[in-house]
Amino acid sequence: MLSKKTKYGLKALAYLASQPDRKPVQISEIAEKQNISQKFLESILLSLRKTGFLGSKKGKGGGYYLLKIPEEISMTDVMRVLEGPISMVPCVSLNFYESCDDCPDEHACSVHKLMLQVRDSALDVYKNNTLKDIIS
Amino acid sequence: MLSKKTKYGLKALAYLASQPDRKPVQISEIAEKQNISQKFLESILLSLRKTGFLGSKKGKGGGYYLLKIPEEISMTDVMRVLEGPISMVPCVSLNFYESCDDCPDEHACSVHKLMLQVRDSALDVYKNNTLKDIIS
DNA sequence: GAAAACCCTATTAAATTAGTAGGGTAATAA
DNA sequence: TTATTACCCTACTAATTTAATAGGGTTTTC
Repeated sequence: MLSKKTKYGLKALAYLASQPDRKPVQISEIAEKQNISQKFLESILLSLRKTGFLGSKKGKGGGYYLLKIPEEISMTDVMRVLEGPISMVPCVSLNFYESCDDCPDEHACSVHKLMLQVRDSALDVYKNNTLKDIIS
Repeated sequence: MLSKKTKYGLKALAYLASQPDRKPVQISEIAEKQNISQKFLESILLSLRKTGFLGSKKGKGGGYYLLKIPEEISMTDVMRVLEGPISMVPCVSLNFYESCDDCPDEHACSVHKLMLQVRDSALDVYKNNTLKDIIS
């Protein structure tokens, strides 16, 4: 399941991407328009800022804004930051690899074999989608 | 993340599929060979029996066995029974559909758009893999 | 008729999620 | 410079899910 954090983060990014200009947008506006708890959204936007997706401006007229243009923001990166591993099991993860302690031989494991394909197909989708692609 | 239930269920199915014959295999044997808690595995196998994947035989010489041949057991069906929805959000689920209460228009939703593709690509993988395909 | 093996219910510890509460700090415009 | 706006940060918590564990049946089959 996709966490609400990821869902809200994606929606916020999409909202920012569909702004006519690149002026800062207030948290309260995004929260209201996208039906997201403001405080929760605050923490999500903060993490998107710390990971280099968003910039922020304080004071009156401040808010959050995209640091890059939508077509340069890959879903792969966004998903990894918001949701974490793309793989469904750590033993097939590229960025969050961990071996299974119950599995003597990874390459003989049928779960491994299946999940490797699932990871690759998901990765394919994420790689082929930028923020631009998913806004209407 | 894949739940342990699904992981263990898949491993158990694969173990049964790689038996030389179709004789019942005891829970204790599967649990030991695959490093799974026996009691936990018991409940998993039970649900696989109730959903028509496995048959069981009681008494001495009893155990669990596949009801179909491995090449006729689709990963799509197995995943739906063990893990539940294949989609990462209910609003793109074929078998477990639910609308989002925060989303005024599903078709304008960027999360929806992305997750639809992810679902289709995962489904593609599951449809192209039977139990036979994932055993070595 | 006893052992083997499946079947069933209830409980629980740990982890994660999705927030809530509440306050602090910095920057901007007037 | 001062009031306001808006970001920033910490801590806590209720609810849910997961991954078992415990313990006791019941049914077959040899």
